[in-house]
Amino acid sequence: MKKNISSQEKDQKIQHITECAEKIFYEKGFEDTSMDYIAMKADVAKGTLYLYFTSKKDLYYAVVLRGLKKLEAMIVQHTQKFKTGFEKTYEMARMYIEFFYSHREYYEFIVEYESHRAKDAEVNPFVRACYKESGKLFEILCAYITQGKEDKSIKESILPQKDSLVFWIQTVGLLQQLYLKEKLYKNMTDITSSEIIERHIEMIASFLKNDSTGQEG
Amino acid sequence: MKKNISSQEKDQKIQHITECAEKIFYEKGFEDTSMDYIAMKADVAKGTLYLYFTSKKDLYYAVVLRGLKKLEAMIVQHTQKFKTGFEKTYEMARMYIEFFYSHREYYEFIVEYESHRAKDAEVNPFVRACYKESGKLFEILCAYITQGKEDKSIKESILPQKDSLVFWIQTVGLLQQLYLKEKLYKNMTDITSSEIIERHIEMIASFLKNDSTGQEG
Amino acid sequence: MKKNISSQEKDQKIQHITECAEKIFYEKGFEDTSMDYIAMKADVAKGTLYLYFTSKKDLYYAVVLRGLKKLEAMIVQHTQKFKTGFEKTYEMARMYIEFFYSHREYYEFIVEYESHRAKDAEVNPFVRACYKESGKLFEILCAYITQGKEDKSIKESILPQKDSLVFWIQTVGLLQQLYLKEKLYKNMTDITSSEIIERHIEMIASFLKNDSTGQEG
Amino acid sequence: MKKNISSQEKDQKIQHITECAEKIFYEKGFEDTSMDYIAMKADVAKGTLYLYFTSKKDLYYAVVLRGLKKLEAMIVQHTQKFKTGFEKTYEMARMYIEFFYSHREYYEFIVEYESHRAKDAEVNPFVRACYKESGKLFEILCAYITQGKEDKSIKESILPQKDSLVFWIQTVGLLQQLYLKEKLYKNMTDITSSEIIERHIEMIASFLKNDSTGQEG
DNA sequence: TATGAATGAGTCTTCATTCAT
DNA sequence: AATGAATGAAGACTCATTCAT
Repeated sequence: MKKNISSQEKDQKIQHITECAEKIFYEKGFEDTSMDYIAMKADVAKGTLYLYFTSKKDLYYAVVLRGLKKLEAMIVQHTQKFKTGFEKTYEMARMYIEFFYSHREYYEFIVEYESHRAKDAEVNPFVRACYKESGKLFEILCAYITQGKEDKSIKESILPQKDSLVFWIQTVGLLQQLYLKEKLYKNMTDITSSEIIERHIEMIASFLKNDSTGQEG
Repeated sequence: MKKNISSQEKDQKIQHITECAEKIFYEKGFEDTSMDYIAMKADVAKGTLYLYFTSKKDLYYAVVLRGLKKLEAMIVQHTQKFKTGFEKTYEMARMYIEFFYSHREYYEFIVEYESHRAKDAEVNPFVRACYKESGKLFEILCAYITQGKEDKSIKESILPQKDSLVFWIQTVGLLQQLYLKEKLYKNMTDITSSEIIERHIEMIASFLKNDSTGQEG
Repeated sequence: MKKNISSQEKDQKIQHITECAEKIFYEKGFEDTSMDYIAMKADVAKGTLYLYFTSKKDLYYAVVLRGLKKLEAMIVQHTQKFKTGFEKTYEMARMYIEFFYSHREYYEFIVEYESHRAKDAEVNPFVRACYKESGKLFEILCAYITQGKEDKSIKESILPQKDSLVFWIQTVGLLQQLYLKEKLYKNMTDITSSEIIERHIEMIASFLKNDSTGQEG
Repeated sequence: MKKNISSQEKDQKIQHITECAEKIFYEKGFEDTSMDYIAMKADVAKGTLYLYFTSKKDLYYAVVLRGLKKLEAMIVQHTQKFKTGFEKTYEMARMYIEFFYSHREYYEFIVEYESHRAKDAEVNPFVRACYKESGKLFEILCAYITQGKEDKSIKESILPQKDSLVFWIQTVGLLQQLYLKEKLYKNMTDITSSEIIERHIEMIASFLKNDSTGQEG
């Protein structure tokens, strides 16, 4: 009868480390975070880190993946309360943004990890998982818009594939900007982040929404 | 009136170093660039670098600032060829995007330096100058939109301050996303960056453009 | 009389571990072999290794000892087929060399463990056993030469103690050299290891052999 | 007028570090020597080590090379005092052995560095230089034996290439054995290293020497 | 007996910064 | 003003050994 720490215990340990690492990476970014510090904060020896993660990058991507999964869960759960494609699309955007406010720490990763792109993408399983996760999110959005056209809540002229991608990128980019340059934008005007986001959503909604619903019927 | 290396000579030296550093930072990014290497490429001693820049970051921000200034020059020069506020606004967006394609190296900085934001912002004069430079650009956009409302090329309902900020951020964010996540987006669909940008500009234009020009007057 | 893992079972375990370790040490050398890897390959827990061996070095010397014992067995078995002291001596040399070709892995140890010499010699029982084992081998050689003088197959002028030691050391050294510096020697000339060994044996044989057997008496 | 520490000063520094490293490598061997310790003993910062040597191995091979060069110098200088090929050959062997006694520290390297062979051989300039240096030594020996055959001081039957290689390897191997296993051999008999060496040289000399000199003329 | 998770000292290496010249 | 040798703190990662179970 081996000692074999139960898979459960092991998962707890992994989660514990990931959580600690998350906070630190969030505060300091990848480069300015040392394995020593993570170990200290997680209250384990440095070697233990390497027991569960093969490298610093590995641990980092594990954290990113965790954020993406939480995001997906939130979105899926929330949007299923709504009916029309327009509503679902609209709520998904809201949700994504909501996530930005309530989990800024994940957003940090989602933003930053991209700079480690390319090279790692092919080899690291965590990176691959991250890409896959992002893909899922996009497919959901795309599906909602398609549905919206079918149920007439979204304009006929909208191109689901292309426009969902444009909205997606605009929104991600906008949030990233607000996140990164809060300070800069504060210096420019006295308009708040919330106002900017609202206006952004308004623009998208007005572009999507089918106002002539039922008229022709 | 002896050796007194003329202020001119000094400026030349600074410019020379900045140019060399720029190329290297572009290729390798901040973390992967060493002062040793910059010194070697600039053909000066490492100590000389510290004669003109107080730290590696200082030199980095000097490079960023240089990029921003070039960008501003390009935009100002180009937009003055156009008349209406709408055209100027539209061309400014085009110009910004054009810059993205023709000077990816500066864009790299504009994107990357943001990650060092905050902490340095208050203290480093170069960072302050960068912020100021960005502010200028925004003010130009804002002025164009205002002008557009006056000359009726832009809708009455547009809010110059707020909407220019939204467009600005959307555009910067979109480009940043395309830059950082090219690979990711390529995996998602087969729509090209150009197509995304075009659609983005279309959306903004359609939101801004006053189609009822003069009609009701 | 309960669990009492029989001494036999214990010995089997020790042997199993030693065998596994042997292969690995051979392939990778002492420094590049980790206890983790040995444990994995032996299919036991790392802790188990320390149950039977007090340290990595201990395990290493156990492996060396094993090699020496095999060598001794081979030599003893082979030489008893021959009669005269000269033949026995000659065959012992041949055997030692044969061992070198057919069990390079043991040779590796015999060579390498020497570098850890001295320090460990006094304390480690395995090291002591190794020394003792080597002593046995030498005594056998010495006895053969003595016998050779008695049976007139070996020259009268040979000094059994001293010359057996010289031959012994020459041969061990020669093989070690060939083993370590194959590459180097290959660069120097195009003479093969076999040729060198043959010539070496010829020299020794010519030095030992009594050609005037009984003739002049 | 640059500061440019004169090439001389630089060489002194390199020599100083090499000397310190030599002692330590000698005492502890490659693996058990740390760059930290070398730096401490050399009274420089660790970084300084890397200013002059690209890696630990590099420094190590630099030390080995130094030993080989000293050895060559000693041999060349000494043997030129002698006339016949036999004498030169004989004195070269003596000299090599003498070196063994007076510079045991170099011998350690000459012996040990072989274990790092192969892999580094192609890339590291120091390793290449070591190989080259060893080659020189062998060629000298070979030339002496050839000369000996010409001047009739060495037997006609000797094969310069092959036999010089055999002697060379025997001698190197013998010394290595004495060096490594002093302790072991001391346990076996009470014959001293000197006696063993003397007998070894006797054997070689008797094999080489042409006793029938001039007889037939 | 056997396990294997945990440890943490120790390794090589890098590089921004300083300072004597 | 310019140099570049010297520094040493900091980094990621390894692995023999221990010990609670």
